[in-house]
Amino acid sequence: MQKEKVRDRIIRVASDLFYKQGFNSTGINQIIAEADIAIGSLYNHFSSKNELLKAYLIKEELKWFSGFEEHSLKIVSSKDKIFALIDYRKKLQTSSKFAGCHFIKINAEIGDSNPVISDFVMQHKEKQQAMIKELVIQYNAEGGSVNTDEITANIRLLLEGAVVISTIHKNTNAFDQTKKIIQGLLP
Amino acid sequence: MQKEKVRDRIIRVASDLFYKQGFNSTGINQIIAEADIAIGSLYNHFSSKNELLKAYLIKEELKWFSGFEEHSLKIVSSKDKIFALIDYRKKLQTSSKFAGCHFIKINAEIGDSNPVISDFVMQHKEKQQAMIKELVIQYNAEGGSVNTDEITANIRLLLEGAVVISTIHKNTNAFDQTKKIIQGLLP
DNA sequence: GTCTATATGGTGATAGAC
DNA sequence: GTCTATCACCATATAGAC
Repeated sequence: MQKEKVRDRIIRVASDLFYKQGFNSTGINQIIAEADIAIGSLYNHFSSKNELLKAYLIKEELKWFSGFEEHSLKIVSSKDKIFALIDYRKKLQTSSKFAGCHFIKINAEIGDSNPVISDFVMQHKEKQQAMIKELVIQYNAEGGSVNTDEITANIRLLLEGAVVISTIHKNTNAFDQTKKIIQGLLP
Repeated sequence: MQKEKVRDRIIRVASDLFYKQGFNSTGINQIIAEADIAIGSLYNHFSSKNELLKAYLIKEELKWFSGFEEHSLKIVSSKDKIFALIDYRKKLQTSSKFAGCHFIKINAEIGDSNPVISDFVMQHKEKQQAMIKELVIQYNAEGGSVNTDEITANIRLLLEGAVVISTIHKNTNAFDQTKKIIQGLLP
């Protein structure tokens, strides 16, 4: 096994802290302590804490999409893939002890103080929407007959609602409920 | 007009900053500067920044419920009241320039570091749910025949999803979409 | 009750030796 | 590229005069 590079270790440690404690509550000192490096090394790899935040979000986005790809590898029908997406987000919630969506979290934390990051979050959610749209298009190609844009938007709406509610109540009821509703939307 | 009490001014200024900038990004110094008081006065009224946070959330909860009451005063039918609730949250979003839900925001910011606040948020959302349930019960009493708990949960799910999505994308599309779906749920 | 002054520790970031 | 030492600043909170 290859040794983990310093840069990767920094991102890994920082990501974990940003997600669990929040970005503003995580200090540079804590990151270098847990990554077991000197502060000079950190600033050699990242010019500011904000650059580290960007690296964190880029990595989480990659993880999100590759994670879903892996999760839905063996599934062929588009309808099953849509349900796999609900299961995927449910799994992300349980495995993180209901810590919530990385992107919604950072968006809530920065408010309107960091437009570059807000834009990144918006674009990330648009990528998710585009992915869902692909699935709905495939669903229609396989014999379904739903309004693509409308059903795409509805699935997104329900999914985001389920993630937020499950984060607050620390249970998965909202996902099961979402499945039921989407069952009704995809005849 | 009576003069605003110092305590009220502190809460008003802090609330605005907590909501717009985030709790962790708002310092005591900024609060006392904008409230135009000395730091000693602040700590005479609130023993810690966390007490100030509690006062903020309690005030926002009161405002939320009284705001909806006022918004839906003249409406009689339960179905119209449910749609008024969607409009109410849409209005809150537009008037705050899509700053999001106070309670989801603070929950995202504190993570699992402050269970008292997390609990408050959970209880607040349960109060909202109870209010929606009353409306659905009334809907059935007025001739509807829907599963009370299921429809209540669905309305909540859609509403929270709409708020989150509208916060990220800074538009109200998700609310109009939510209305359409709820139209279908309430025959 | 409100004020000023201060305590104590942490923040992000930089300089320069090795 | 990694290290130590240090910067200037800001955080929350307290003490005590008025």
